[in-house]
Amino acid sequence: MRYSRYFIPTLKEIPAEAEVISHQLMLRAGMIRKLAAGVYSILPLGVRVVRKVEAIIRKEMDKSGAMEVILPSIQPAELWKEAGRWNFYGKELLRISDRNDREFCYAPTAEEAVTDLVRGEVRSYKDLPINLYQIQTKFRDEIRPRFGVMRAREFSMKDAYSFDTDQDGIDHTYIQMKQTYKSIFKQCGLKFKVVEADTGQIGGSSSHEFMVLAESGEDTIAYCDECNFASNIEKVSLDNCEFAYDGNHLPMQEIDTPQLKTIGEVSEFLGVSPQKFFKTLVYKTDDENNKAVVAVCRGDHSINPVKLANAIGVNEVTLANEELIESVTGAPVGFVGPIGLKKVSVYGDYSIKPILNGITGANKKDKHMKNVNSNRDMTHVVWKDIRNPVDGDSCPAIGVGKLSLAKGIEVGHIFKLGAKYSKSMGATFLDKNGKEKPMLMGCYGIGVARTIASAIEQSHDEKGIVWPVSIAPFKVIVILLQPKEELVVTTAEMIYADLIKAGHDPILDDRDQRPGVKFNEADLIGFPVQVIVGKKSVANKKAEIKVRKTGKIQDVPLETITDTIISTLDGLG
RNA sequence: CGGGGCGUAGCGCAGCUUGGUAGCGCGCCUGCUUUGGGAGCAGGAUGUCGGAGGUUCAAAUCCUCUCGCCCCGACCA
Repeated sequence: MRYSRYFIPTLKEIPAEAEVISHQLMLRAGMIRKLAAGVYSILPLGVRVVRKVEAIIRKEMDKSGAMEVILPSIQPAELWKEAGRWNFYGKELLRISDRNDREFCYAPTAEEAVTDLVRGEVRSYKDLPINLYQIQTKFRDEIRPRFGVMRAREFSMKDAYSFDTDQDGIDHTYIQMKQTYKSIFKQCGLKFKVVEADTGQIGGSSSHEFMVLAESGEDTIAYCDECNFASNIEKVSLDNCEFAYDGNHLPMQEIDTPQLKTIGEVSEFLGVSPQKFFKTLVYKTDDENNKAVVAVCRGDHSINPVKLANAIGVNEVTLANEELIESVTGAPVGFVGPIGLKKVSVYGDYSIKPILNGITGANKKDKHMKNVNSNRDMTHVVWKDIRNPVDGDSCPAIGVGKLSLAKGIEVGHIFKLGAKYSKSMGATFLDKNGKEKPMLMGCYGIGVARTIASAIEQSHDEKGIVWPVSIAPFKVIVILLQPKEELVVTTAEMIYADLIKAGHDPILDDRDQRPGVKFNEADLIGFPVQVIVGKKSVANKKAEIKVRKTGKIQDVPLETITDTIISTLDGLG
């Protein structure tokens, strides 16, 4: 490919809309452009990276025995109603109607479509197991798209759906997919962790997320420094604790805390550390009455809403507004405490049990309570594990290590669905004994663009992207420095042609541009290997090979240049 | 949806408070010079000032409505 005829609109300045580094660099390197909120065009350079990631995915999926299909991206409402998700999915599901006012949606995922396909064609255990995947555009009308392609509304996802006859079968498929995913992300050059995850809205019994570690990640994961335990924070079970029976339980006492609403303020005012506080929050649940609940954790901890929802047995909880807080506790925000709350259920995190003579809101304006003891004063509390883990919590796996927290980008997610969809949609088969059974399903997703963005998040420097070789748009750029010097031109053309002959796919920067422009753009786009052909080195029958990642440049005689380029590439993996 | 902010040339921004000629940098076009890390000089093109109403002799600027976008929260590949 000749740069002069390739479409790469680079930007020198950072577009104002881009917050995270991958978004900035993808815009600047001319890979993507925005069409609407969360909707992006992918330009030629971006497409090349997409194709490389897709090729890795296809190779590994095919190797696992999965088969590629293409399911419709526009799907009829009836199918979604049958599975019970038409109403459940809410506003995230983009609904459209055709000219006859028939309802359709732009599919955010394809469990319904694939289950419909399989139930129509598969009748016997002899036809199972089967694993079907596609790489298809999805649409989720996200509440807040952000971070460029990292959380777009329209996005390409590889989604796979497996159908097995029994538990052993699905367990096996699940493990195989986990291995396949590890292999895919490894080949994409990513540093990632496989973590246990909540099954959330999709449902099912078991679930793992593939998290690329990156500061800009929207998820927090906890991992152990001693064993290989790693988990989404909402899935980390934390130890129960003992009440503080020892020690002198002082009489509970109301104290004045005028205008002091936050734990920080009260803590400073009283000279007592936040660890001695009972932090009390009011949540609204999504059950039919929108019933309110109260959750209590330690002052220096935070409540995890997913854990809380699971503990209560509802789908989700949201923080209550001031009105609801006042109606439940009789006090304004900032003075809420668990003592004396009769009308609502109060859930207490285990970690507050040992607090001796602690402090909490008095449910009266400008008042707090001191000398509060959970075993004496909170007999109405239901004890649960509802807080977020913090650095240094003990690992729940074997119990020796300590947990650390890290930010991650979820690039893949696998679920054991079981019979959830096959039951509701009648995807059954006849087993060896002629008995009808629901197929056991699993589903497995990979965000393609998100994988690319996370590679950039993980691998860049102040000059630009540093592509992992496996997914670089071009592995090699031949930079022709003086397009008017004949010897330079013929040399660069020769290297370029030799690389093609050797089965490579280089790009030749033959533009009439100043060297600085070429160097800077090559670094911005991040070609792993740059071959610099300039008149100074050509005069000595040499050219330079620069490795983007290290910045190291070596002078190489022209007679061995192609071999050296290839071995340099091999050395980079 | 709640809270905050922004829409002025392709991109980044100034101008708006206090109404009166639409500006700067980058990019783009032409010419000359330059040519190993985003060149210099000279010349040039480009704007329904997001849109619609209103106030006014006069609106980018003031008022009302509206659309779009970004950031913070709940969701997810």
